Amino acid sequence: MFNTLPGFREFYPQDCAKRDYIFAQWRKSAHRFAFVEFDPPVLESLELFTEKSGEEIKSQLFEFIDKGARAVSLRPEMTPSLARMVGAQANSLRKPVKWFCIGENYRYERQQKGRLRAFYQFNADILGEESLAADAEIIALLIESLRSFGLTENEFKLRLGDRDLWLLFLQNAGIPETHTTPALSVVDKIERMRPDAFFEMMQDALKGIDLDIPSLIEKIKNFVAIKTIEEMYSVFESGAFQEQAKKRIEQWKQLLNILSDMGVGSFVSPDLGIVRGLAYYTGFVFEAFQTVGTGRALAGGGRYNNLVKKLGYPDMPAVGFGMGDVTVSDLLELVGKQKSLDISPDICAIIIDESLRGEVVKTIFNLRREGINADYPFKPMQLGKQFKYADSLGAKHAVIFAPEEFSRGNVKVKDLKSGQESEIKLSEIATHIRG
RNA sequence: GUGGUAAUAGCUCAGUUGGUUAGAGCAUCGGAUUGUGAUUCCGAGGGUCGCCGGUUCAAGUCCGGUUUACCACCCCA
Repeated sequence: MFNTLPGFREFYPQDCAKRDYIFAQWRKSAHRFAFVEFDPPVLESLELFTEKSGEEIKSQLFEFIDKGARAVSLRPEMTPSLARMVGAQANSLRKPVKWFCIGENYRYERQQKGRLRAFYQFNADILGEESLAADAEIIALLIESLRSFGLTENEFKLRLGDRDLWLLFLQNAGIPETHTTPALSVVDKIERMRPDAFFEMMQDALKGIDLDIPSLIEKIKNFVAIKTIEEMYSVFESGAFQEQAKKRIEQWKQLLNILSDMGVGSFVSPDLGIVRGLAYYTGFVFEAFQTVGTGRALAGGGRYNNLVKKLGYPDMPAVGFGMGDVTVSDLLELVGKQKSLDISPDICAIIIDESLRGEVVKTIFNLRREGINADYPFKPMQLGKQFKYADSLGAKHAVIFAPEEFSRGNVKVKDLKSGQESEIKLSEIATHIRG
């Protein structure tokens, strides 16, 4: 006997129906926003991923040497492949590029609930557009796709942060550029660590700076806690970066205005505690959290204006997000909003007399060719059994083939939900069902 | 990669201080009802008790190892 490999999932039909419901909503939302779908290969050259994230990433990759002696890896994320595909045609693509992708990603990690070695992710990105309209469009798509599952402000929130403002703050405080990335990566972790660890780790990140570290850390702590535009202004009341900061905060106001015009403002809260751990983010960054249960992160993203160029392609501003299927599905289950894609047949035939079997098969196949989802029993069965079978399929109608009605060229069609039954012409089954 | 807990039928689980042939519900299949299901009743099949070894007259139960899952770290693109 064989088992699945650790962290890999297999989908029985019922699980598939749940998963495909999620995919269908994602796809629908993306199409509403006029994003087009792309799909890169599952297996890529190892270098594509180490180029973006460094050699250390290898320990978390499904990587190996293939039979042609190539160092390859299953994709842990979509962004490098996206950058390559867009980059390769950068000059001929209409801007802005609005692309999305739904695909399985692989990470060689010890799994936990909600974190497997194989997981699907919905990614959406806008490339070639610097304006705030692109940031707003991406944030709104993230929110609207969660809303399409019936989720509301009671169940999730989006926290909006800003690495640009952080950089101005850190520079204003006298922290040299070499120390900003380590400092931000400590800020990113603050909510995941024990309260007393922050001082220690930040001290470590700021090592070698000739400043009053304890008071600096105190200032950083206060900055992390900022949740309003007013507080942002008050931090930059003086200092060399005052003017730049003011400009940036004006952009905050604009972005929030656009989001409120889009009708998603109630989901968004400014929160400078959100910085995202990755060094390549360059501007607004955001994370969506469920506000029920464990408060887990559902999706995250932000602006990454330098990444495409870093990977060796033309300079292109970009903003995007990723959302996993496992966390979304767990949340839907938790709040009782999980659904399945409806794939149940429209009709199932009921054969009262076996002499009609040939006619039944003919009719069923005509209906299938007309776009009706139809099934029929393969062998003689008692009538009660046939109805049970039709019911267990979830068929919406039973089409009853009986000698008496059939001699008039008719069948009975029974609505299995209401129990209502009517006799109709053989040729009118499809129209009757489409109702 | 580190530590803790667990593993019994397809699924959810029971199984006493170690003691005859390991149980239930759901699901599946068959029948009661030869022109009507979702909501009836009866019956059947299905288990190397994760795997390997040890202790014992005797192991689902105790001990060691191993694999897998869950939880907490690490990490989180």
